[in-house]
Amino acid sequence: MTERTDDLYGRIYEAVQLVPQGKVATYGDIAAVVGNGCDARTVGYALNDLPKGQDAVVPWQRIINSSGGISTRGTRQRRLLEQEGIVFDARERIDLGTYRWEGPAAEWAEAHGFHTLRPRREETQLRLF
DNA sequence: CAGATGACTCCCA
DNA sequence: CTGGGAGCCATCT
Repeated sequence: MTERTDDLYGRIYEAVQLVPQGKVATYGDIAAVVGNGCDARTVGYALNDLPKGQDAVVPWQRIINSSGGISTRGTRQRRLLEQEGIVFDARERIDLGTYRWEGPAAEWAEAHGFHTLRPRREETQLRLF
């Protein structure tokens, strides 16, 4: 049996749990927070391997692709997100500029060995001038 | 170790 | 917009 002692998946699940309701994060965002050689693809792989019992505590549905769309099959993920107040546009995509998670608090990240997300000027720029 | 696979992402035509 | 291809990493054959 493939006993997974990999902290990697555990860390990924931990990072996913940081995403609050009503917000979303991309696979790449989670990978960046986890760091340590983690990759967007690895995040997707980990979530695909998420134990059934864990889906209750790990908000896997809040992880979407960099295009703002869902990568899972079916409509379950979309339905769950809409229940949280996430709005999909006509192209079935989520506005990352509005719903994208800003990352963990610097202190928390520091204490748990995670990384913070770098601000995305191009998407969240408010232009107060 | 090599090859295949996958809930990724970026680039180019 | 759609497709194809490269780069990426972890896991399984």
